[in-house]
Amino acid sequence: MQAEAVDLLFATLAHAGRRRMLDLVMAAPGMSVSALATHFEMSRIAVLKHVRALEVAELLITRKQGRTRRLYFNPVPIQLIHDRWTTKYSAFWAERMVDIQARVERRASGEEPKIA
Amino acid sequence: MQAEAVDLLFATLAHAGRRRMLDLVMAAPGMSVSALATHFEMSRIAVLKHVRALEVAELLITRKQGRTRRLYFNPVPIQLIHDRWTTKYSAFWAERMVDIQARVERRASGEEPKIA
DNA sequence: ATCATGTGTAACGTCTGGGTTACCTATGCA
DNA sequence: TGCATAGGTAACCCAGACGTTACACATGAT
Repeated sequence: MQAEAVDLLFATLAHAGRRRMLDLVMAAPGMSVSALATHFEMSRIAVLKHVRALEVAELLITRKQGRTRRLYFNPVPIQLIHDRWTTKYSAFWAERMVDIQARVERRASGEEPKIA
Repeated sequence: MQAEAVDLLFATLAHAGRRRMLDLVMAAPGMSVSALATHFEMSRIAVLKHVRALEVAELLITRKQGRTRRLYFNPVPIQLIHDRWTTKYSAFWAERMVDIQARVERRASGEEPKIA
């Protein structure tokens, strides 16, 4: 997975409304854009734009049936990013949280970083 | 964890340069901003701004020693988001990828969504 | 045919992110 | 003292994200 794809995924998920859209579509596969829009304050057009964004990031798959566009959640990109990051940070996550501060301090030899 | 915090985390991570900064600081805890900036094309000021952003998102912890600001990676926010999302999508991830298309089709009863 | 509904396009306004250059401050060191 | 270096602030520019309204098109039902 290229850096740009990761950029796109994170940027697309960095919006509470879009994440909620994923939740709603996940709960009701095949939902239409208008039905989805009823759950939000913003205009239908704004929702449509978000759907487009989610589609570009491949987080949603859409299929038009008659005059309605049916929406489906696609878990693959999140799965990929999840696997990638789990591996990347496994060295850190392997140790318990309480151990991290001590380890960083050991590495930095003489420093006292505050772990929030 | 509030939605805004998640927004902030995703938005902050949605930048290849910032993710690379995390990697670099992870590899060399206590690194200074100037040392970090040597790895990038952009100006030192731009790097500093990214460091500030990472600090606000609590992905970096900084501590000033003398005239240098020392940087440390903080894995906690990523750990939190990881746990949250693993739980959220565990129902999907429990099944193998090859099974997903069939399942979505079953749910949609009659639909033929294309899983890219 | 007609009408309501679901979708799509276009043009626009505003705000923020990400970058720059110029300049100032603070500290370590000879 | 004086200079080199690490950091910080301010003002600015540009592109893109996010939202709007107005309008057009397509289709299902009566």
